[in-house]
Amino acid sequence: MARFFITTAIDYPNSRPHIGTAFEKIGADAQARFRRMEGDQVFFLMGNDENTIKVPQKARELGLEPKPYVDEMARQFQDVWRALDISFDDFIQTSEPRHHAACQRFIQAVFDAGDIYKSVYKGHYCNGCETFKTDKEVEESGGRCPNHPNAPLVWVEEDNFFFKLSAYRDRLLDHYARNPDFIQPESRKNEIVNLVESELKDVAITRKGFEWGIKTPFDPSQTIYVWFDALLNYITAAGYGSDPDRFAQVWPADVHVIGKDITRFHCALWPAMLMSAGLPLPRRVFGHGFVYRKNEATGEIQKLSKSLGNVVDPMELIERFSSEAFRYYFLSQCPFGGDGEFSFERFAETYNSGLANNLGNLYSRILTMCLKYFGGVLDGADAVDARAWTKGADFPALMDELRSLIGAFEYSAALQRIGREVVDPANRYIQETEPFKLAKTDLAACKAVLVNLAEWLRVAAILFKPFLPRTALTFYQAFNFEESQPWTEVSYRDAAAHRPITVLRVTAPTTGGKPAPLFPKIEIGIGTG
RNA sequence: UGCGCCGUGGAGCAGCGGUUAGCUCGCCAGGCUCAUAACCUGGAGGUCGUAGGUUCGAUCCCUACCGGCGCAACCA
Repeated sequence: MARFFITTAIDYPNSRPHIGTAFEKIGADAQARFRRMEGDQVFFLMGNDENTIKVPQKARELGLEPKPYVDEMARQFQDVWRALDISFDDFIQTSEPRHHAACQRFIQAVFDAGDIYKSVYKGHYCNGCETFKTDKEVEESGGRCPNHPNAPLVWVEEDNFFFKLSAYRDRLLDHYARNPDFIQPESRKNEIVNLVESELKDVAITRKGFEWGIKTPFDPSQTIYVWFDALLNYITAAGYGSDPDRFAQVWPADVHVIGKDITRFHCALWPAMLMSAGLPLPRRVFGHGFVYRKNEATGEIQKLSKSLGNVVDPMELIERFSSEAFRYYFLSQCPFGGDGEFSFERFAETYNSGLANNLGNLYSRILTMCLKYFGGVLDGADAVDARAWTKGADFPALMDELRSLIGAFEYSAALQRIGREVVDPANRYIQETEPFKLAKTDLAACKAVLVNLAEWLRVAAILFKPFLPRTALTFYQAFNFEESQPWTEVSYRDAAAHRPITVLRVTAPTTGGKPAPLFPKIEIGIGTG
C-alpha cells in the first residue's frame, strides 16, 4: 500500500480563517480523499503557526497568556475545518512540546553542518511593535511604522544568527532541473528559478529578546525566527526527533499545498534547510492561486483584506447554505492552480445550477419514480443492461482522465468533465426514454430505465466522493448499494464497472413518500450582501 | 524597476498551429411533465486587446504597444 503524505500551510492564529485559507484546505482535502479512495495510506497534516511576535501582543490585548490564547484559536480553526469536512489526520500547533524539541534538534544539526554563522542584522525597529519593519512596510507608510505612526522608527543593529542560504544556490537549481515537477503549477517555477539564480541571500534565522517562541539551543538569548521554525512543522509532525521509525516511513512529504505567496519559502529556503540537515526533500510543492472578492456593488475585483472589510467568514456560508455548497463553489469555480473570485451572487448561481437544478433535482426525480411506480423495489435488476444510459461511452478512459486531472489538482476541469460526461447524459437519458410514460404502457421497460438511473446514482456517488463527501454518501445510500460493495471501499475503478444487485431497494429517507430536497434552491438576492 | 500572469459572444471561463471557435449563466422559441417553475431540443449573439511578423495556414508561435493584475523574503 502506497503512502501519501500531504500538508497545507500552517496558519497564523491572530485572526479567524477566511474563505481564502479555506480554499487551500478544501483543495488539499479533495486530494487526500481521492488518494484514500485509490488505496493510498494517507497522512494529511494541517496546523497553526504560533511562534510569531503577534501572538503575545494579541493575547495581551485580550488579557490572556499566549498559550491559552493559541489553544483557543487552534480549537476555533479546527471547528471550521471540521465543519467543512476537511479530513486532516493531524493538527500541529507550533507551540507544542513535540515541535519545540524537534526544532531545536534540527537547528543544531544545521549549526553542526556549519551553515549557521553570527552576523549583524540591521533594520528599522519600532518600539511600539517591538519588532523590525521591512523596507517595504516603512516605504509604504511614508517612513513610519504602519501600526504606530507617531512612534519614531529607530535604526537598530543586532547580532543574530544567519543561515547560509546563498551557499545552496547551485544545488537548488540543480534540484529544480532534475525534478521538473518539484514546483507546480509550471507557471510558478520560472519565478522561483529566476529568484534563486539572481538574488538568493543569507537569511537571519534568530531574533533577540523574545520570550515567546523557540530558544536557540546554542544561544538561549536568541529565539528562532518564525519562518525557520514554521517550515519545520512538516517534519516534526512526521516524527522527526521523536519517532525515527515513523519519520523514516512518512517523510518525505508527497506534496506541500501552499499559497502562491509563500512558494519561495517552500521551494528555496525549505529545501536548503533540509539539504543542510541531510534530510530528503519533499517531492512536490503546489502553489495554489488566491481567491479575490468581487465587490457586489461596484464589480471591482479586490484582494481579501481586513482593511477593505471584504473578508467572508467560512462559517457564515456553511451555516447559511452548507459545507457541500461551499466546497462545490470553490472546487468548481476557482481553478486551484490559478486565481478565483467570490461573490454572493455567483455563489448562489453556481449553487442553483450545479447543485439544486442538476444533482439535487436528478436525485429527486429518480427516487420519486422508483417509489411511485415500484414502491421503491426493483426486482430482477441484475437481468437488465444497467449501462444503457452511458451510450457506450468509454468509462475506463474517462476514469483515467479524471484521475490525471485530480492528481494535477485540476478540480474545476475534473468537475466540468464529470458534469458533461456523467450528469448531463442522465438528464438526457430520462428525456429520451421517458420512463414516466413507460410506467403507463410498459412496466418492464420502465423498470429497466430506473435500474439504469439507480446505477447512475452509484456512479455519481463514487465520482463526487472526493469533492462532495456528504452528497456522495447520500447518493450511495439512496439504494442498497452497500450490499455489493461497502462505501469505504469504492474507488474510481468501481465507477467504470457495473456491480449487479438482484433486488434494488430505495433506502433513502423520505417524508410523505417523497425524498427530501437535497439542495433547496437559493433565492437570488437573499443574503447577497 | 525586476520577474510573472491575464485580455475570447452581455457576465464568468475553456481552447494554445488546420475544429462549423467550445462550456456555464443570462436571453428568445419550441418540447416534456417523473422532478426543487426543474429537465430536454433548437436559436440569436464573437473580425478571439491593438499593430506588425513567422507559416501553405494563427485565437493558438514571435516582436512591439495598449489595458488590467500579481509577486518582490511575515497581510493565505
